[in-house]
Amino acid sequence: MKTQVTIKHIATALGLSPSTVSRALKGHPDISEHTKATVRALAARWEYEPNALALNLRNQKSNLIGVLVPRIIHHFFSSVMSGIEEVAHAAGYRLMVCQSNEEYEREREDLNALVASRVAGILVSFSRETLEFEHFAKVQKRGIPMVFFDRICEEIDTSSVITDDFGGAFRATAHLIEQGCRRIAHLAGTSHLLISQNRFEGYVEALRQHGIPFDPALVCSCDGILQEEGYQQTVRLLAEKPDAIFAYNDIAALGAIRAVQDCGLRVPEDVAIVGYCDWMAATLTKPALSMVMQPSYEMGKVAAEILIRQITGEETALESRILDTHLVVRASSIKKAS
Amino acid sequence: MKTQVTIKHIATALGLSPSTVSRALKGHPDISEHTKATVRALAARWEYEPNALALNLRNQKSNLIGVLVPRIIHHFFSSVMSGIEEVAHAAGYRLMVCQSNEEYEREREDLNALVASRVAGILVSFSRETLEFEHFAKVQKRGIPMVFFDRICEEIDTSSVITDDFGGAFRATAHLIEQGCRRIAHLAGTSHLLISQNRFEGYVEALRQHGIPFDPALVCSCDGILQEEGYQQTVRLLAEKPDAIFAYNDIAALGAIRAVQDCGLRVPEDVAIVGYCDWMAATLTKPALSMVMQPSYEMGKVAAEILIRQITGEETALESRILDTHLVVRASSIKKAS
DNA sequence: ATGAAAGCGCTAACAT
DNA sequence: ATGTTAGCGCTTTCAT
Repeated sequence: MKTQVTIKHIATALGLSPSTVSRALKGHPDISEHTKATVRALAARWEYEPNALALNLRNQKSNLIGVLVPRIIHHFFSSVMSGIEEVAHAAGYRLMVCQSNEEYEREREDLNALVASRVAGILVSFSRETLEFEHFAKVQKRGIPMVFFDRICEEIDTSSVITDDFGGAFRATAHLIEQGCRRIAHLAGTSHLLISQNRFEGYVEALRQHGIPFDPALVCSCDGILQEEGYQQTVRLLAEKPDAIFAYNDIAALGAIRAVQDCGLRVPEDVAIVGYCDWMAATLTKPALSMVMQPSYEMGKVAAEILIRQITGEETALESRILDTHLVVRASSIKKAS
Repeated sequence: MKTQVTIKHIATALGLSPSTVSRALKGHPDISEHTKATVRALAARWEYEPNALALNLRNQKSNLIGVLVPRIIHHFFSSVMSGIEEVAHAAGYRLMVCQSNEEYEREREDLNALVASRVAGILVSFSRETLEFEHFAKVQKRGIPMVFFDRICEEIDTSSVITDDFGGAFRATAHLIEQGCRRIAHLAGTSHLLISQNRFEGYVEALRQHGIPFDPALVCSCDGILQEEGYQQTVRLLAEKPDAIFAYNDIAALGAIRAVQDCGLRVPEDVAIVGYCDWMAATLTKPALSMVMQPSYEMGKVAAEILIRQITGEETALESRILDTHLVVRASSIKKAS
């Protein structure tokens, strides 16, 4: 890297002091128009670019917002990030992005890196492996604003944005019941994640309200993140003769469709399926996948808005938002004309 | 944000000088074991976290790698980013991520922000609107290592990573010809992007080598990024009675499948389809989508490796890599048993 | 084995 | 209207 042009260089070249140059550059009223013009001209010619490092050091904070997600590659998280970037950009912040890879150790490491970089605030969706939240508590104690999204926990009190998991799961299940399904299986997520629990509970509650007994044999846990796992678990579940499957996320649902069809059964005639996602691809499967629509991009925007409000001090109390989900009914779950 | 613990605080508390604390913290051999232990103990207790801002300012560079993509939300780009993060993380770098939103102005803005943050290097896939590359040339003149991926251009000489677009398109088209198709349509991309051009040329060359006349009426440009556009264009193309469609990307291909089927035609019997992507969802469509497999995650890794080699000075010459693509044949393009 | 001093680039009191 | 000074947190010569 070549030597960068600094304010000092400009000052020396123009026979001015660094402070005058600094002021001229930002249009301070005290500086004469003539000086301003000269300084700006040279700055432009030399392609002077302010050093954010120095600026941030001086201001004791950076213009970076830290984003910590399990996996960038997951469509859900990249959608959220997209929403975050949109809002952050508009507010003059940039993103420092880390992925934990669903690993606890890496998450701690990444969190430290964000703190070391003195990010202005942090947006978090923690890893599947994370069972204790001391590292987050420490960040909070430092006074760094932090907002959890999607994956939240009860162990630590933070601002958060989630979707209405219970409600979404409830409506999905109720819908399947209305379609005449009685043996509704559930592909559940990692049990220690609150989102999985809430979705599971929404499922159970819908069964209860409709007087359908809950059968543990119809619930399978898909800890993983591979479609293959949803596929395998579905194959297993089919032994229990379900007439419907409610999957806790997109990947699992897609595995389920394939599995059902590969086993020679029809979707939705033999097994109706509803997923939980926000995915254009859901319209591409045959049959098209019914799903609880998760507003991921929206989630990113809301999370970033809350964070920025806390960074600017505009809001000091913790904020928790629950975004509405709605059920999108497509061919995969329609057994009767409504 | 509360006051952060600094080396100075620790020094004062321990009756030492800042330099001694600094050295103790990093295990300098001159420092006595006893002092090291004391310093480290207090640092740990006070949760001292080095200030990357100060460090970077001193070292004249940050540990950030800038990533500039058109849209984070696109699966292709988030896959690439995932690969980048993997390699960058292992080398001790973090990501500063910007999305241009396919806008030229925003790209310039973002590029400036990256320069201002003194990122150690930049990975770029430029926006669809970008027709001149002066802003990139300037960054290069500053001596900031830069690697272009996927979308490269001829106007400026940089390191780059692309896939073998010509070859991929050639093989896809040849495959369709081998399946007996003769009226092969092409959903092309924005014509000023080199990737689109190369894919188009691979398509044309395959036709030529097989003695099939090129028919301009069978080529449509999908400038956009919406499936809807691929859908609409396909509907139009169907008037020309094609027996196959080669789509320049995933989104367009998916739109094409839907369009063909909605028009009452069968895939692949009436119209065979091959896409260009790296997408798990391609296995979910009915029929499953044949495609030229683009190694996106791999692309991110390779691009990051090249960049880091240039950052560390291990390699000074520009490097250009062309990654192999291979054709994955699935049901959407099989007309005869092979 | 430890300390003092200077400087990375920038800005905001506080002069003048 | 402009300059001087000091300091953000850290490291690194150069002392001692």
